[in-house]
Amino acid sequence: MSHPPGTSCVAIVPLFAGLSPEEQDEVATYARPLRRSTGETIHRPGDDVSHLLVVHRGRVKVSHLSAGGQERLLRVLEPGDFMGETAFVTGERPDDLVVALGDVELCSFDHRELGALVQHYPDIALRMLRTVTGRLDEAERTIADLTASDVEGRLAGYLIDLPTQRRDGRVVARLPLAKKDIASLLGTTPETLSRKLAAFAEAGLVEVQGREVVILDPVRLEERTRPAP
Amino acid sequence: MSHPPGTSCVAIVPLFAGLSPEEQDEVATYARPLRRSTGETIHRPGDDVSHLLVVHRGRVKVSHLSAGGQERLLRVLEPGDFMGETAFVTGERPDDLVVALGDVELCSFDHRELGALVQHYPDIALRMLRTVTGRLDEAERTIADLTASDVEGRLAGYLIDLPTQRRDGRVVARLPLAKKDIASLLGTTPETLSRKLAAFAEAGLVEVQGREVVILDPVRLEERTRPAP
DNA sequence: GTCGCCGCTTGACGTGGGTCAAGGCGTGAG
DNA sequence: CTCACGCCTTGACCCACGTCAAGCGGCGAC
Repeated sequence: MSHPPGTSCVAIVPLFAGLSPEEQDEVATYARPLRRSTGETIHRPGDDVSHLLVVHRGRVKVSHLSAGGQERLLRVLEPGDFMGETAFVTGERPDDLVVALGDVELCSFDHRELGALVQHYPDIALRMLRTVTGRLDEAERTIADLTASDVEGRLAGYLIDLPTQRRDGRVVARLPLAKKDIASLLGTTPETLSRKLAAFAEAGLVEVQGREVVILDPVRLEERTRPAP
Repeated sequence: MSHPPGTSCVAIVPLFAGLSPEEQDEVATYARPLRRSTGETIHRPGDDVSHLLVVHRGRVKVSHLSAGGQERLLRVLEPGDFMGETAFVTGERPDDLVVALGDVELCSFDHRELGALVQHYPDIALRMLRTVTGRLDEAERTIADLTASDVEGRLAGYLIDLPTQRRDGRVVARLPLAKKDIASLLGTTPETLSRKLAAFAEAGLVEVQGREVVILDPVRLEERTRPAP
């Protein structure tokens, strides 16, 4: 009742996409807004969680802290994505670090209330299952990649999968993250990433200027994806 | 009606544990048995799948084939575990290789029929969500481990997590897989695994004889889990 | 404005572990 | 029984990449 129609988290979230507008309104009743600004941490390992968080505006990054204290970026959540499902579904405490990438608005759902909602609208569980399954597949591909390809291969794949746009007849992609974060995502270090990008540029595959990457030779880039036969 | 009571897949499977015995009987109606013997492949990348498979007896290994054609072991399924949920939930084709580790019995559920079941008993979806979420967490921990720890660290962790039993006052674990498979699971090669095990033995941490591993020094083994500070 | 911090790059170096190759051992087939 | 094949181990080699260190440019704080 207090949420302006159309701007609530609920409307845009795939999780609730199966519900009728009236049902969505009901769900919206349970949503509590949450706001964080650039660099603020939203969740820190060990915090116990009693809420499922849905990203409404902005992006957040989810990393895993390993025993050594170093950070490994796992994934970036965009509007419509959720997190904290582990705590909701099993009782487990997730040991992830979640940080706002920019100014962010989130919606928070209390576990108890969400539980009731799921009971009432089983479709929510199915949609949750769908996205978690997708994440699992992606994670398992990452695992395979980490042992099968070298850094060049993974970087090549990453660049190819980036959304691009044409400008003056050139195909240009914009890096969605700081290079150090991309390094972490690819399981390497900023130093190595820097070198590999330089090597690609040297070889005439790409052209890098800040966060803009011009894809010069998609074919040879694609070739680097697979190991030499 | 044709399944001997108590021996059907359905009874032992967590997926259906929330149902009443009568409901389980109904579910059992849809199950089709499937039998494979040692080394036979149950699913090969690219096969399209219209069934969810539940392991009833024996074990199967699930690997991911990378572009280079090499095999990376992802997980081992034991009785009660299921696979093929990706195809069921999203329409995607899983590119996994599934091979019987010994003689295996499986139960197969057609997607269409299973879909109807899930509609009728939403609890099934919730349980599926629960196990997929667990797998995701595990996969993400593996990802973090692959970049944070070295092979020794991962091996140490693997050995520690192994179920053990006491014999003559010694703590002994039995490797549940061929060493080459363990190597794949840990993201390394049989050669390196062999060397690392030898190194642990050398250091007096373990004693290896075939598939039996005597854990001599759990404390120092545990220490190797974390990187040197 | 100036300072300091942070992200990025480049260089030099050391090494973990992958690869190739060879030999031993156990097991199942014939 | 013998053979052959697959698993495991050990040795030698070498290269990709992580680490340490230094220098640079941009940006926000003050």
